Amino acid sequence: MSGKRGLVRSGTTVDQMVRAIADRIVTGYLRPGEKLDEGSLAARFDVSRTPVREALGQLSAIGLVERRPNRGAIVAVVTQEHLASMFESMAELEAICARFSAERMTGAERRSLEMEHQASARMVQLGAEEDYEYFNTEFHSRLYRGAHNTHIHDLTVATRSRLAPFRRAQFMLPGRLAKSWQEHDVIVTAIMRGDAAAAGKAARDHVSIVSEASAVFATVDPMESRLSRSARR
Amino acid sequence: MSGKRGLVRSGTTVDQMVRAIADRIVTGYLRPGEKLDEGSLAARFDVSRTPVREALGQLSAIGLVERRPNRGAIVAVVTQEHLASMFESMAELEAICARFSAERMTGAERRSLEMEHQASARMVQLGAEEDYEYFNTEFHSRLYRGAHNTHIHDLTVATRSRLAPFRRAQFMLPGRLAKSWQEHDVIVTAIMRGDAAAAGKAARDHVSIVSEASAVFATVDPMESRLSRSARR
DNA sequence: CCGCAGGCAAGTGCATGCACTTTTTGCCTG
DNA sequence: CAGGCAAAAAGTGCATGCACTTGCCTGCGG
Repeated sequence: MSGKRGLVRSGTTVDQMVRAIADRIVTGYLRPGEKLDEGSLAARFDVSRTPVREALGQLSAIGLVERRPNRGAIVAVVTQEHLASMFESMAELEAICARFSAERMTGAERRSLEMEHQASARMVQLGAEEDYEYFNTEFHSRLYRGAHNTHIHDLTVATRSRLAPFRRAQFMLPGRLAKSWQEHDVIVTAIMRGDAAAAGKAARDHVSIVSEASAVFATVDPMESRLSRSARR
Repeated sequence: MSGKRGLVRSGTTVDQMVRAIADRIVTGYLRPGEKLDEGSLAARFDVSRTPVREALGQLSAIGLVERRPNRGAIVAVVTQEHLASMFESMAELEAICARFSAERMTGAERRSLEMEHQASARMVQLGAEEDYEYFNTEFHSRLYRGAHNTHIHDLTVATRSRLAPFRRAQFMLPGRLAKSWQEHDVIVTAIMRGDAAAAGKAARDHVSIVSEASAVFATVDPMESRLSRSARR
């Protein structure tokens, strides 16, 4: 494309590309195995192939896409086995965060965790799945931050985002909302009384249950999600 | 540069660059804060700036280098705090691997772990630090693999390599070799009798000790010698 | 002497071009 | 009509070029 690129030159075209593509993968808009054509992406975002290539390189470095030399890039395909390993890791990572949170959260952190958690009960009553999902994300983020360990935080967030496409539909299962809240409650209670072991165990169990809830979709999801999502509603 | 690039066109110039640069960082040949000039690197490896840029992008994606838009890249500087968080994470990750190993290692894996461990006793007697360090790496890799969880394996290996520059001198401390062996022994024993909790604890303790042993070097190593020489005075 | 505006060199960011590799197409043969 | 194969098309990999940005340097005013 000739001439200026629309608007402000933010200086980080590549970063924008990384985020844009990652977002599409994480939200399931781009599906595992889907081909990522440099030329098309470049055209789609109105940039040259160079930043697209760099973005794909970075995404492949963090495992979101797979690159076959001379044969293009595809959205990373996760095998059933690898998916299971990620869920299991997630359970362990969350357990660590919860343990550390129980030991290290500041007074302010504890208070706001508890407050938000109590507030979320309302969403459960109303069956506000969308709102609860948003809260849920925030709740877990609080645990990750509360661990006061940036590296664990980063690993956990990264793992979580890789799992995002497979967790999407978890709250669709009947009664899952209320169950999730109760599980959170166990975690919060343990943290509030500084019981690291209990908090860790509760967090691990919580994720394990999500994992099982998601397993159903996992087998179907990769290929279907887009269709069913846009079809529904 | 004109003409062919000397050798075989392996099809993955960027990958080679990533490995080459990562290796220099991990081995400490390039030091934290050091500037990574695209032009110089390109000249040094006799390629154009494009693959160098891609490599730097990927390295920044995995956290080994830091990129400031329009201001070049530097080898990632790890703060004392972040370093501590990585060591702590490492301890937790190793604990997980050890726990899982205790539960899941196959008979063959257990046998060869034990055998190699026993063989390493000889290196301790001889004070063969270099050999022992090599064995040590292999020993830990066995634990990571023995966990039979690819994601945890990857996280652990990645974290380990980021810590590599700060662990270098650990076996220089007097008596560290023998102590390391004894700690390994506790881990191996726990694994052999399938005691996951004990294996986890032993592994965590082991890493914690390494962490303390390394802390001494960590404080001095990163910024000082090379940079300060040219900066001040 | 300090400060600082403006210009200059170095270096980054992206577009484009060309060589090469893989995939597809269309024709020919058995 | 399937199989094979060569040539075209499509797509990737890297080099090069140019527009910018940054940081330094210089020289002028305070």
